[in-house]
Amino acid sequence: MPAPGSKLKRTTIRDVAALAGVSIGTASKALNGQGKLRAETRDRVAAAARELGFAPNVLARGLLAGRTYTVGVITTDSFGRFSIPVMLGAENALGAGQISVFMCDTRDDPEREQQYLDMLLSRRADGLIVAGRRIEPRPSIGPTLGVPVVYAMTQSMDSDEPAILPDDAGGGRLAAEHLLALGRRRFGHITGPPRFLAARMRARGFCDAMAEAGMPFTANDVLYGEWSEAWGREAARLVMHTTPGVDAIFCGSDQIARGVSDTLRLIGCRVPEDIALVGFDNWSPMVLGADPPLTSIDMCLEDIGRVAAEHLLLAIKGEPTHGPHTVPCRLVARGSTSPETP
Amino acid sequence: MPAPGSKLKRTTIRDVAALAGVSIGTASKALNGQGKLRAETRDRVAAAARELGFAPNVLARGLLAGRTYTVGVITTDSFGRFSIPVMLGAENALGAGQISVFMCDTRDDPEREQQYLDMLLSRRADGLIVAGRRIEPRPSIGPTLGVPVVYAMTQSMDSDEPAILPDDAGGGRLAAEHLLALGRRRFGHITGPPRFLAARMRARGFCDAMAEAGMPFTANDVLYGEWSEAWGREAARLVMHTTPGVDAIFCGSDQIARGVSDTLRLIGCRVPEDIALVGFDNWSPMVLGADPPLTSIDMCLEDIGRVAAEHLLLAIKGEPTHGPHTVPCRLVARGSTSPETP
DNA sequence: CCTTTCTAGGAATACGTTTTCCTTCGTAAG
DNA sequence: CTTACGAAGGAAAACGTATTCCTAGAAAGG
Repeated sequence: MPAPGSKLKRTTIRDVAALAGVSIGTASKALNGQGKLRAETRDRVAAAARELGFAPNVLARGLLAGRTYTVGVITTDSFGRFSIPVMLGAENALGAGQISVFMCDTRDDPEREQQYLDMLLSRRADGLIVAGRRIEPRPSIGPTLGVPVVYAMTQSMDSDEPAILPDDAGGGRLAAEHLLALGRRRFGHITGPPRFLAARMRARGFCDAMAEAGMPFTANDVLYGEWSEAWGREAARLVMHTTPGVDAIFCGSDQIARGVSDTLRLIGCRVPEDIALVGFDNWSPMVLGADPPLTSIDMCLEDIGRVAAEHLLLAIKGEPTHGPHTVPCRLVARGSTSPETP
Repeated sequence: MPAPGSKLKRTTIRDVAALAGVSIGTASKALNGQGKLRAETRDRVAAAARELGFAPNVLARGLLAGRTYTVGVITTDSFGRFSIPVMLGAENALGAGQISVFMCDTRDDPEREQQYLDMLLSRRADGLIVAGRRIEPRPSIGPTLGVPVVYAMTQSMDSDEPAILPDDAGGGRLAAEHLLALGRRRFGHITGPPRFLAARMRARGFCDAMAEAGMPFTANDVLYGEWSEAWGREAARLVMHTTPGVDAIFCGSDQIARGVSDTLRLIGCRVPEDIALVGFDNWSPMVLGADPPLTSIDMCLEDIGRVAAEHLLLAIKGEPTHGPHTVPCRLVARGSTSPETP
């Protein structure tokens, strides 16, 4: 145990070379499997490295290679519910390639964003993932940055930059098809504010599937409101009033679905027997806490992060991709649509 | 815009020096305010740096200085609800000192943990914060690591290592004092499994405050169960049955409180008029989604992160701290205890 | 005019690697 | 016996910066 405050010297390749009785160049070759060396020499160096607990200094290596095996993940929403899984998916995919991730939380402050950008440039990050909580296009982060950038769960106003997005329309379609397959015939759709692209896309997918099935549900029947439980509680009463005989409700978020579920129980409506309920986000504490648990659409955020990482790795390799790219959603069935499933 | 795949050369201090017509050493001194230079020379160098958009290579600097201005935050719970705010608090405090943070998510896998440890050592991180979701002591991460470590929201079995923890007992006490100040007289406490230290501490703080106020609520009256809404729904009926006239319930988590709130509404009990309700965690989507919104105890997780960062900075400076250190909780009053507050 | 002192800035070294080029030695071919 | 060649490993350069030491010139004092 080193004394507190001591500048302890870590073991370098020089120590390893000395112990193995070879030059540093040879030691380097032995450890990296390069050059022409006798097997016995390689083993001797490897043994020395193990004995000393040698870990190569990544800074020195990066300085020479012009790469740091480091990327920044920059998010505008304090690593909230949406960017966390995206980030973890990315980190996982990058970690497999020995790439480490710098956390940057801008708190939606352009000044902080600029600061992080300078930092990442100073640290010579190999690339950059910009994560968001809304899929609306945002200002490009720095067109002439000189570093590859991939957007995830958001996109740049410069539509040529690569962006990985959830397939919101496909998600709405999945919900529709699931409810139709259950034999439901009178539908409601309660969702968030219409200014959100995601809300509009989900509604469009849902309506398209309805039209294809010959059901009389159109864009005019969509109830836009807030992303809150309170709105769900309120809108449920609205739907019951305007759509007699309704037997299925698709909600634009799990929180809305929770509110709807609450109201239905209060007015004595059974879920799923009388009304089947589908949420969106598959947000564990929400869907599992509900009674019955909610069937929900999962955007597979980790996949979005993983795909973003893959695109970034390609760009770093010099084969950049362009424009938006969607990742499919997945429906997770639970008690709110089928009594058997828990 | 560089051609795709081009190994673009960033501007170095050499370029700046050339443009300013000075040597590299002089340029360095000018930019860092060192050495003896004419003011005119400093200005000329600064102008050149600005013109070229020069950002010093932190790797090179770190290689020389033996410090990287980098720390790792390692968490066992996939940056869940608890470690995220801790991490953000730490990142904020560290970022002010120009220190960047590597994200490491071990997924509770010792092998992954070891891998991250090797990585951080290779990258010569200046220090390490270990964050958890339970305050139970965990195995020390590497006693002879040679790098300062601070635990946050968890602690090491080696009780000498510095750990920053929430004051769970104090939180329980806050809840009790709040309910007593409201004039409530018959109490219930519903919480998670007794194997959780946090559950026991919160209960202890609550009971202690009750005893001091001369109320007949003892450790035997605590209802231990699960950390789930379902348990809250179930336990609420239990309390109503075993404790006639109960007018206040303190819950060990917001999720439990949500369940309790649900049941009370179903059986026609008004919150807060008939029963005042206090949760724990102050988890926004839970407390704000409830009807009425929940009064809750906030562990101030960001403060925990900030304090952990401060301790780590001290340790890096060579003045390590020792043992556990608690951060006080805060009560946030809402509609579930006082009708006026929204 | 000569010597000392101070100032401004240049040259060189170090940090820890990787890689390129070079040297040495042994062996086989002519 | 001489030449060519392959194998094994050493020496040195390079990456970008900070710092220490040194030098050239100017100013000041005798």
